[in-house]
Amino acid sequence: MSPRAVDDVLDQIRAHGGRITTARRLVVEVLLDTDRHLSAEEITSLIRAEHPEVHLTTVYRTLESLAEIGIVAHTHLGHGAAVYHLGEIHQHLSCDVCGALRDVPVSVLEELRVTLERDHQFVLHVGHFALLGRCAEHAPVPSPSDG
Amino acid sequence: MSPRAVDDVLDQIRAHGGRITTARRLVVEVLLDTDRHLSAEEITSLIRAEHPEVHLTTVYRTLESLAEIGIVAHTHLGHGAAVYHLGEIHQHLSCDVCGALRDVPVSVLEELRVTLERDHQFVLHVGHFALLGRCAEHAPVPSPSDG
DNA sequence: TTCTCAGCTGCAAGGGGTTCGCATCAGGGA
DNA sequence: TCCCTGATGCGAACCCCTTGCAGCTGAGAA
Repeated sequence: MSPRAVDDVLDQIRAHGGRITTARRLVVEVLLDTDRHLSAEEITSLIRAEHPEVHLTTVYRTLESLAEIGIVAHTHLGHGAAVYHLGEIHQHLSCDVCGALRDVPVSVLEELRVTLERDHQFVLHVGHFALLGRCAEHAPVPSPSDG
Repeated sequence: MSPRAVDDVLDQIRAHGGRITTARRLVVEVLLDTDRHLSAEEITSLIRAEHPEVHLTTVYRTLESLAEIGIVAHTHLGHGAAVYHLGEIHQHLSCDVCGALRDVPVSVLEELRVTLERDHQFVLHVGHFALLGRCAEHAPVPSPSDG
């Protein structure tokens, strides 16, 4: 990741009255350095390779702080640990066979969002949950009559 | 619930080679007797009021058996325990303020399902996850300019 | 009706994910 | 540099769920 991006995030923490600590810097660096979605445990493991003193609890608390100021978001898959990511909110597709996680733009939910709000007075939190199903590789084979 | 409905479910268990036990009958009765969605813990509590010998483990195993033969389904809310319910698959809306769970027909997801399958080769498992957001009571107040 | 045995149960323990309590440490403004 | 308060490390607890195992029991066979 670029040092610039790290500093941008750290500036935001500072602007919200938070302190810049080694652990926080490391969490931000790990999140900026990956294009995957990581669980708290994975983030901790990556940090511990170089800084074994950083504790899982601290990572959770850092992620919570970052979430409060809107820098990271987390997504609950159907099962197992939540995954955390930085940046643009997007929608997740989770395959319940292989566990693959795929991102799609939130625009795929736009019609649903409008429908739920109009017909059911329900304001959808786009991006906060995963859509469960089967990825292309593990999709049930469509019957020939499906055309 | 009607005794008839209970017997129908028990017949299905029997038809799949399962045995009818007190615990299983009780789980089915509780599920038929509520219009809510219950966690395994809640189901167990309700049963234990009359039958304190029934164990949470047994309820989990019974629910698993019922799920295998397609009689019950469970849904993962964003947080906390999964909830179980009988009957028609439907989609759940979960309010992350008050926790209220509301059912809507799966048809609300039809457009999304088609879009994901066509554009992203992803087969959505309708009804297996909750849509998270805010119910009418806890929705953010729309700005006056929204009309 | 009794026998038989596999399926089911109760109970205890374990495991993954997350939070809490608390003494200590350290960032950063005064 | 001092000091205060927020952040940390660590252990323990908590919640949700699963597993292992010995004993019980439903229900088909005899």
